[in-house]
Amino acid sequence: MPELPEVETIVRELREVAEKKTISDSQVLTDSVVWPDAVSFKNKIRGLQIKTISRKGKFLVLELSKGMMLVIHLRMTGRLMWRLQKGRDKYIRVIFAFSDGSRLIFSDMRKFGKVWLCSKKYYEKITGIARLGVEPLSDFFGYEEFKNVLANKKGRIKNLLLRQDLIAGIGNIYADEICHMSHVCPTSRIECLKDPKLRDLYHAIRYCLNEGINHCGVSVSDFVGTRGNQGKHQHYLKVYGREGKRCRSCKSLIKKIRVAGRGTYYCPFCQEP
DNA sequence: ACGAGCACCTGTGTGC
DNA sequence: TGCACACAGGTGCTCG
Repeated sequence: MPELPEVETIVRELREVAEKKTISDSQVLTDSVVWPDAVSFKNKIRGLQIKTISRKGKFLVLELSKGMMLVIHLRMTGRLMWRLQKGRDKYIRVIFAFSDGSRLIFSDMRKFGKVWLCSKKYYEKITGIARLGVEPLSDFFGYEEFKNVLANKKGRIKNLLLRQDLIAGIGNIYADEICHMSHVCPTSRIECLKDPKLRDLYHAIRYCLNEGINHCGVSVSDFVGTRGNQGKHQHYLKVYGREGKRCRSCKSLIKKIRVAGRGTYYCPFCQEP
């Protein structure tokens, strides 16, 4: 499940291989994953050059020539592959062919992922992009900005961390890790969190996401890099997926509960409510 | 405004 | 072995 660090990993890999290349053709194998319809998608993308590759929250954003944008969201099982990976041919949804003979393959087992081809003007209106919150790793996201984002907000901390319209890019895995690092119970209410704890939470967001990027993401079930390379951050997770195992800090047993409809892991001692 | 529940999908693991 | 079912969790939607 690609979250901000996983998408950032893909962005960095793609910049190495795909930037400045020209898309000579494309093949849409599953119509429902592309926007607009498959025919105009194919017609409009032919001959366009990739100018820049970047990320917005969990969206991958490719700026193309002629004022066009290619936007990709991997959702849960989406992958971008520079080479076809073993056993994945069943799930190929879109293939981009470049003028130098190389190609980029979008595969997605569960068909939740989406690929948009649109003008710069429409790009701002894509549902999801339009209401995206602040970039947590941006230089402009200081502690004061963090407090502003949470001002007058109510609810469980984990629910708020997962809200893309507040802070962009945090998903289930990093939300649990952020809560553990800041010694906050995921079910605690944000309105009850006061200054020293709130500051811990802010620093944990930046630290956990940066560490994820430094380790090229988490490969627990589906995420791999564009060359099929595994991330390494799963070896550093403190709580996610560790139910019944000992907390690395206090040796208590990690518990699993359900919060915001998601499997949620926490240490009942370190993260006492 | 918040939270719960469903929908979108498909593979995996469990229990009977 | 076969079958039913819960679960995985990002996002958008409805409903109370």
